[in-house]
Amino acid sequence: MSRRQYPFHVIEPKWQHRWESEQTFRAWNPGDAIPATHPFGIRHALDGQQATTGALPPKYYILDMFPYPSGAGLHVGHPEGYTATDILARYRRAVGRNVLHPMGWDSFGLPAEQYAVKTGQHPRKTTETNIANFTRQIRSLGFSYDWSREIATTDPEYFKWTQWIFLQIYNAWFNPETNRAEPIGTLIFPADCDTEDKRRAHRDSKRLAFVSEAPVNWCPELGTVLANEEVIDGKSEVGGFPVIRKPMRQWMLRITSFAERLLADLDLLEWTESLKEMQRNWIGRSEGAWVDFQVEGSASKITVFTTRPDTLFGATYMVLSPEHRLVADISTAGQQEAVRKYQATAAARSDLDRTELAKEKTGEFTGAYAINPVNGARIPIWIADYVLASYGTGAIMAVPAHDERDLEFAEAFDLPVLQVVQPSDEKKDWRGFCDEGTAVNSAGAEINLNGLPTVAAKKKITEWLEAKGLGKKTINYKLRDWLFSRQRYWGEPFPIIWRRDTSGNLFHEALPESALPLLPPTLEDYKPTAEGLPPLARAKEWVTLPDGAVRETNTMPQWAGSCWYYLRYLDTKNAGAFVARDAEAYWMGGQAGSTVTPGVDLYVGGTEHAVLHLLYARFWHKVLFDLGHVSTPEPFFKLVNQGLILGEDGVKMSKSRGNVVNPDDVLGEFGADAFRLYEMFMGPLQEVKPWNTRGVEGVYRFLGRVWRLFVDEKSETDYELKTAVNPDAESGFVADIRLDPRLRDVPATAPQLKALHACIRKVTEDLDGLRFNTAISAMMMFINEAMTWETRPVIVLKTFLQLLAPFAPHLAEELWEKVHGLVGVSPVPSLTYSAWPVFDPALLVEDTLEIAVQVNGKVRDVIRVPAAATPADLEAAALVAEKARPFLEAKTVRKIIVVPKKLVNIVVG
RNA sequence: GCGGAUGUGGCGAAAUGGCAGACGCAGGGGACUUAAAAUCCCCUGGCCGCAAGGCCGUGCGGGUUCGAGUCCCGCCAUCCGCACCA
Repeated sequence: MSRRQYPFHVIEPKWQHRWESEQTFRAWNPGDAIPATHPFGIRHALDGQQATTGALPPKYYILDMFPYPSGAGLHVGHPEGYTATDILARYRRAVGRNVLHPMGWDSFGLPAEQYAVKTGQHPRKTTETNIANFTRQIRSLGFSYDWSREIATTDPEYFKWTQWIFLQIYNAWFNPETNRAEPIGTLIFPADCDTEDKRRAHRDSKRLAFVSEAPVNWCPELGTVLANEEVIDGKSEVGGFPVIRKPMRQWMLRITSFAERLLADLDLLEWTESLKEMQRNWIGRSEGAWVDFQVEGSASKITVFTTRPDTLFGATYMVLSPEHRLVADISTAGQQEAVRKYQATAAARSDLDRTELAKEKTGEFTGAYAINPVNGARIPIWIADYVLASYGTGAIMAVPAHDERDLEFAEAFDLPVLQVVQPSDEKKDWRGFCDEGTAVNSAGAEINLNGLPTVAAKKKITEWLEAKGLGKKTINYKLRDWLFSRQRYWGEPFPIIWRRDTSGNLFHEALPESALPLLPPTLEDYKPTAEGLPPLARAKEWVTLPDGAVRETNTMPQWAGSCWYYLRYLDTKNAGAFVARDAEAYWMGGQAGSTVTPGVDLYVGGTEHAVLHLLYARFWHKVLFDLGHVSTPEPFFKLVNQGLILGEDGVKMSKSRGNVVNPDDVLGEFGADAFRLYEMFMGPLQEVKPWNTRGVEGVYRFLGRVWRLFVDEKSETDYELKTAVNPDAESGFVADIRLDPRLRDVPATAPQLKALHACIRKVTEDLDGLRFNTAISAMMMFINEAMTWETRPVIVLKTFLQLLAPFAPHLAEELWEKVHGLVGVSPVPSLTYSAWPVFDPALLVEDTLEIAVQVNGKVRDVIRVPAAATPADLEAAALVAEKARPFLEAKTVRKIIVVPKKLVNIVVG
């Protein structure tokens, strides 16, 4: 396709500059002085005034997941979500909302740091270069972001507040009584906390940010620990390097305390069911009981978690995870050696070995026995790595008859299998039956479950255990506390220092707010130290404070900055608070008694963040909510995941496959409007769909048709001749292109109005339902019809431009300007803030209708009837319908179904 | 294995239980042109038929209904999560 359909290369930069210089998309906060000339002010009668919360129109907060500015530049997947949100942002402005639509950069991250390790170039430099490139690319698409609110998580003025929020978390504890985070000052100390050191230790053990010595996922290649979520099949999510378990001192955030609320509050949200389900699975709630087993001949008790306390009589052995703290204590002298050996083997096995390859169960007998509390049975205690240290209590009671894994293990080591549940289906084998049934063989001296269905048996045994002090009903979660420290350079330093107490033990202390932002030191070398300390430890002068305290040298993970960026957008320039209260209340609050949505109205991004980012951000938000800093319990009210865009070959785009489409190339050839339109026309936003360059040409041709519907062919030919001679003055010549003489300021005919209003209706309804593809096809149909009109009334075409504007804003603006020039309206009213057209149902009413005539459900004819025809009229008309009649001959009419305005079905037999 | 989603022309797709395939791509034919590109017009699910028209057709098998792509039951396939979670 060689010839340009229309001069988008001149039009697009022109309007992008205009929007920028006029600050068209600036979103106004309560308290802002709105300039007299700003079209938002003019539309809402706020021009030249100071906006107040009450005077501003209802807010609409529409948010994109901000990108990590990688060196590779923008991918065609990025603009998919961005285009969708931009279209909706423009639509909502036209409808009359005060729209907040911001963009920023999730700019901390590993690639810039790895580049620094290799080249010595400061990550800030790399980051700035990449941001500049992303900015250029995103701006060239003509998105209506309020760029005055641009943020970068690497900006000290931003991460000052990331560190500040960390301190809020650090200075809070979770009160199980109130089920909320509370300031650490409300913590009540136990009586034995009689010294300052003891009180400090107690306090530090309760903080929402705490230090743990637990085994962590250490990735030697990356030189850092990773959160469980960042390890996939025993390899790092980033780079795919091996990960090993290693005990280290780490910062953790107590997200598990919020598990129940993170689960329950999903019900408040308009997210897709699949997304909610992913979060639910991740949180992994399961109801069950803790049961204590006494170790024979020892003071030790082993507590297990089970979801099937009703099978307690079937427990024929117990298993501890190899890392369980009691293993060494209870192992008998004869078994010590073997147990130690097994522990060493298990520790050396990666997570990958433990899961995928672990078809065969392994384990070792400790030599010890436990007493089953229900019947006093003596059962052996084993260790095995099929029991995970990190789930439940790290120990299980094994009921091989009714648990697949226990059965495998019992068969491998020849342990007894005892039936205690009878399947209701008699033919079913009870061995390995894990579903609900009826309790059997479950009677002891004090308790008898026999004959009870599983649910009742669970209830009875749990109550009995609780009464005897042997167990407790409980809820367990798969979710673990969040490992929050990384051994990296390019992240937020912790605002924490370490000192020694009177007995020489290290303890941590928060820096005062006045010390924020705490900047990372300048380094020559960004590698971890030879001893495996984080890179920050290299900066000796930075680490050691004059009074002898030392700084924390870990940094925060990349998730930290993205946990709250949507709040900073509300008030980016605020130097005194992370967000001002009135700004937060206006943009996030669901104002009482109104229909305004609480939180972000619509959040669009990829599924890759379905669990981690969204769970972490919800967690931070809840802490901030509990502490009174934000006004809603949830941050993102409605959330949509855009589907992946595949390469032309139908597989995921990747450099190695060579099927990556670069947005810059598409823009150069077809322009931003065509690119935007194509991304929306491909199919439903949420679906996975392949790229097709021919498809871009299709929507590009459509935009060409729109252009030719308006402009005079001859003046465009003149324009092309002039630019061929003098290309430097091209942009000036665009103004000389005249409109088609068929465009006239005359009243519209009825069919013209009907075409227009059908289009208004379809586009409006589809925008409300995020059905961009069908909205575009409605506009195509309108244009196809309008091309046939001898006279093109300005009023009709002008209204059409308003519908087109959210999708193809540059072209719409250019034609809007020309059309107003034609009818002599000056100054040209702002297209962005012109009121969205409203369709008139009266104009869509038909005089006659096409009615399908069915015989036995098959369409045999289509008849035209007056719209006012009654069901009886329809029936009569259908019975004489010419093409249907042969199918009625020699048959008895048994029944006639009339669907008004649609069809008549004659049932014969 | 568990959970979620999706299966419609050659392709991307569209259809409040009511004329399946709108719109676009690709393909075919025509107009314009010295010619090509661009543009404009027409055709285009499969099979049978000169035609009129008929039959079949929304992954597969059942069911509900006057009527099912759509609702119900049971399968199959693909994609995406999670996965020894007791």
